[in-house]
Amino acid sequence: MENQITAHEVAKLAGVSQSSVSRVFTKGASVSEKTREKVLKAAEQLGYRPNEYARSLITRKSSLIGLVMKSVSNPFYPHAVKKFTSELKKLGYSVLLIDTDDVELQMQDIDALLSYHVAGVVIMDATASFQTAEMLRRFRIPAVLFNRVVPAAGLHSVSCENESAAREIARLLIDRGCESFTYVGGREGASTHIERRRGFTGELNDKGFTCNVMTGDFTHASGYRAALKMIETNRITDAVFAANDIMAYGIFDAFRERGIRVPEQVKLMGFDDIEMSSWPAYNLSTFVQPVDRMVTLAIELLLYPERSRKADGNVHYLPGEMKLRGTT
Amino acid sequence: MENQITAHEVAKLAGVSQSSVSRVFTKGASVSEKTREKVLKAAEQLGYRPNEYARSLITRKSSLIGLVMKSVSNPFYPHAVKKFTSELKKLGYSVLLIDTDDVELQMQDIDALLSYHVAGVVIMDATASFQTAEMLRRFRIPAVLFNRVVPAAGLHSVSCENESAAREIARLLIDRGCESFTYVGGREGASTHIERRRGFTGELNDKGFTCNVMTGDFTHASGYRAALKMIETNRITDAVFAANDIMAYGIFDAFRERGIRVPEQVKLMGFDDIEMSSWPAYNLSTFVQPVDRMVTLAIELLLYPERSRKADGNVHYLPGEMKLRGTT
DNA sequence: CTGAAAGCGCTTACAG
DNA sequence: CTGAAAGCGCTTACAG
Repeated sequence: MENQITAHEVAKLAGVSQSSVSRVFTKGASVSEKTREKVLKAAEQLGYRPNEYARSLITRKSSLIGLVMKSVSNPFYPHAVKKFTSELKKLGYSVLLIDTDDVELQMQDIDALLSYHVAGVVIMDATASFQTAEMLRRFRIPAVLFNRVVPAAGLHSVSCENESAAREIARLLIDRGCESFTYVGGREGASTHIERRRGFTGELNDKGFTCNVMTGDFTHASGYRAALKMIETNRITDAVFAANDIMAYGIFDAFRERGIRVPEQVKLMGFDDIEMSSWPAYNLSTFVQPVDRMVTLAIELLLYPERSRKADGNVHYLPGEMKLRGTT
Repeated sequence: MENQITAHEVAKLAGVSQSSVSRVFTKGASVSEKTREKVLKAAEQLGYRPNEYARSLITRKSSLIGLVMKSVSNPFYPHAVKKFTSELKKLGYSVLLIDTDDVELQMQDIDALLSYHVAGVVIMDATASFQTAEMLRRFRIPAVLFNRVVPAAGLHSVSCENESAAREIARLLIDRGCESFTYVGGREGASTHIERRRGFTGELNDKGFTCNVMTGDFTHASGYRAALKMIETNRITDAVFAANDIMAYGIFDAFRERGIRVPEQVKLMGFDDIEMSSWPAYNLSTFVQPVDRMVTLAIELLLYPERSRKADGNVHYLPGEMKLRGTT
């Protein structure tokens, strides 16, 4: 940073004022074609790039968006992050990544977001949501929740249509002739889990069926444990719906080990459609989250909130679709 | 950013000069205990945070580290990223994430790195390495390669001891009684692939064996295809070593579909030890990369290069260990 | 230890 | 369209 090329040096080489150099690099400013050419040539020659710190300081605008992630073990999130970074780049933003489990560092993470006065924050981590949301609001930094709903936060939030998706799944399993059902949920308090459970059990009840509800935490291990418990307590149902694909793999693995055949004895559905679900080891029937559209909408809500006043409340649900493979 | 609290306002409330406020927030500066208290109290009350843009501008030092990632489909990388972000946070740095496939955006990515004049860059993407490395050198931005070696780049680089690891794997398979061998490699040009192949085939040759070398690209699909080809061309060997875990899963899946039993008929080894390898569906024997130590060393090389002059050349190899599960 | 002042590299009214 | 100048919010010699 010591020997950085400044607009001044470009100006000197191009034989114009520093203001003119600046105008060439600020869109919307008017410069004559001749000046532009001279400046561009000099800039190219020197390898000039406007200093983003000076720019953000004077314009009082940040070109940084904070991405708060936590659960790296579910590929769903890294995949969404990739989509976020490339879409945001197209709009001229860079991404400040916040990605820690460490509770002690959480405060530091928020500090970073505030010190850079980021233009917006995408929160993909339910646990961070509440405290972080409070701070962001206090400092008037726009934020949006991704794949999470926290009603109290008063934030825009983008999710898949979890409830109707789960209803669709219930209907499919009924159509397949299933008569007894288990739902294996995710972490208590996670909105995705709550909505999926509500939809699944709701539809089953509407059709006159009951549902055995079990608790997991979105990990493979918790799915595995749930399945073992079904076996040990002799409550193996015709169908099992897991709140995400990863738990479904755990369930499948346990069944396979114990000789329970999927889909012949038990039909199994996951949720997310992450890459592995198409691998032959699982070949899992699941529900495809519309990740790309979720990302696009999240960005729109974050950066152009005025465009989206029409939504009822702040929660935006996007439709996905079932993807049936070998487990149903 | 319009209504940001500045040091001036804190100074006014605390009844001191703006310089004193600044001193309280710059470590190493001397302030009386009394002043510090007054300032801290006023700052707390107003929710003051030093503006990082102004700070970076005047100190000519960036607190940002660029993380260049590409392959999000291998969980190995997201996992390393998480470790990087938390370790860097402890040192007072934030992470600028660069994570795109889009070639058109690549130039923009580099621009971002340069505009923020980041304190350093970690490159985890082989294809970006060369062009990016050139630019970074030109602008004197320190960079380090992670899990990649690009000799020409003249950069520090941190990897697992791929070659000796592969030799160890060869010896294990020989000990298990295998007499014919296949290596399924990764993308041509990837140093990890090259080193692992060299070690594996080298050790086999030393012991009087040959090795069938096949080509993949680190994806599940390429492993799957390779295995099918082995079957179709009738070249099923006693042992198969895949350059990463994900390809090993693909190989396993193809074998399983075609009724070839692992490990009875074929012994299978992967590399990385990502989370899924411990799941029952694969229960894969593999080689554990020392990710945490690799990250720590990469950061040290990036930020304190003077401490590490002793290394021969710029390439740093760290030892890992075999993890034997059900496929050997 | 403390305050007044210079200056980091930009953008943007303001005159011309 | 263009240049001189002010100012964004800081840090840091420089005096005192």
